[in-house]
Amino acid sequence: MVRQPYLKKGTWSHDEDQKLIAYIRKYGIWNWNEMPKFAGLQRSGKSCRLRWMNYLRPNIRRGNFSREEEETIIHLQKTLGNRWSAIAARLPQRTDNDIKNYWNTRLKKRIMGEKKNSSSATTETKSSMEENSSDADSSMMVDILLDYQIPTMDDFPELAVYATFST
DNA sequence: AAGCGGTGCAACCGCTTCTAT
DNA sequence: CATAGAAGCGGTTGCACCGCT
Repeated sequence: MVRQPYLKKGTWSHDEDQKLIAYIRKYGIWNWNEMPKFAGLQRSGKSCRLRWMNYLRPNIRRGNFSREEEETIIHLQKTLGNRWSAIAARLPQRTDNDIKNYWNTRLKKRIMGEKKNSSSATTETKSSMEENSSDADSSMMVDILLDYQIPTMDDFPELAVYATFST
């Protein structure tokens, strides 16, 4: 039995963030399992990867989701299901974890509430709602989203320093 | 001011998929 | 083709924070 070295868990400190950023800037991403050792971090590769992908990576937008983003998430969740990474691929600068959290904590509740309301609503209200979100509209929306060109590093020249090791 | 409950988010866990040999 | 290791993914949990009483 090989004793596992002590691996820290829980919230990342500023110092750990800096170490990971500095290491990736210098050497890029080559092997998540080996990297933490060399970066001087007592973290699992998984933990480093998650931290980088969801928080430290450049081009990440955090906080308030716009109305458009909300609608996009709702539409895509409807058509793709809980495939958060696929949904995230259509929402530039948002991470799958962020989208998942946003869905679970806010949108799901809202959708549930709307469903309850619509099931008790008059048929008139229902039909007007259906006009607004017909299947045709939904599939058109999805087509548009699927055609969306995900920005590349070329779109962010000021971040060229990261270009050698993105994704 | 203190206690409490609800909320949101960061991070972990376990499983699946991908890739290299 | 089989296998092992790495990477990716989605569900879930734990905790910090905030507002209310």
